[in-house]
Amino acid sequence: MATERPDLAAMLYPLVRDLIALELPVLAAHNVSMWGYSVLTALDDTPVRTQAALAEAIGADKSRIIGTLDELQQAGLIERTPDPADRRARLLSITPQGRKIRRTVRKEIQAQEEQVLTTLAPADRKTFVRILQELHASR
Amino acid sequence: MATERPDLAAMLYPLVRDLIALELPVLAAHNVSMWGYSVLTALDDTPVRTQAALAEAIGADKSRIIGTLDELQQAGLIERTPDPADRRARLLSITPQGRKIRRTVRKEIQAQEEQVLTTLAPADRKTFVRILQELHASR
DNA sequence: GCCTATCGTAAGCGTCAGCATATGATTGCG
DNA sequence: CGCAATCATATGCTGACGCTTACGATAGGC
Repeated sequence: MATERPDLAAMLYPLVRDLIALELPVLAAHNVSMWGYSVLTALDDTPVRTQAALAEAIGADKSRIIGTLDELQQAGLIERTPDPADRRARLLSITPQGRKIRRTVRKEIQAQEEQVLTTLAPADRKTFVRILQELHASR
Repeated sequence: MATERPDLAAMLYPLVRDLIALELPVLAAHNVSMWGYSVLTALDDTPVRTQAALAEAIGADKSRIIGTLDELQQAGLIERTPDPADRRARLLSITPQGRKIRRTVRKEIQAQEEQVLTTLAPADRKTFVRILQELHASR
């Protein structure tokens, strides 16, 4: 029973901090904000949805996400078409260009991430990512 | 080569979010702020130091940490004594009471944390914590 | 057909973080 | 001695976030 360890959050937070610091330059290079990237990711993984649902999915505020969507739309990375079935709602979808950018950015980000894991043994590195994926999938 | 996975940050961030949500009630129950707990932890692990160094150690702003120190001092959880060798500096130390609170809080927090990990197989749970500790130690 | 709920949008609120700057006490170098 | 550096502290700025309220358009139950 190893009670003598730092809290999970105390260990994870600096890690996330580092990761974000690595991500920012990549995002900036592609003119995408963190929220923007978050939106692209969500839309690429699970296409259509309503804005409120999208906001909740990425843990953002319904009203604060609008500016982000405006930018993305103006940049041609997403489309916002009125739902013919319910004209209150806007169907959100990622454009081919948006998909392309999202995947490029992801590739670059994941390359950066390796830096953070370099101190780990290769086996541990794989295990860590695997367990993390499980944790993430089970939310 | 499993390129098809979410970014580390995308998986870690919600996790940290959840963890913090679990921590807040515990901290509130003991009248300690997040920063305060962070300070107590740092001081308990590595006793004396100067305020600027402490601030940097916990990733806080040098000036924004002062209010936290004031509160902790007033609550009798830390001591701020002028360094006799350099009267500009204040030697920071945790009091027995502060140490007691810190350890109580940590115990309760770590109990909460288990909830987040319940979806993992027991073996994975241990492995995850172990790797995380390695990552944390190698910073 | 009405009333309530939902959706996107806009605006305002208080909070908090990071950043910069200023000041007063003190130190240490030259 | 005197000057630059260091430390704790105070303060103000800016930007982000979460939360709340309001509003117009629209749907859907009754």
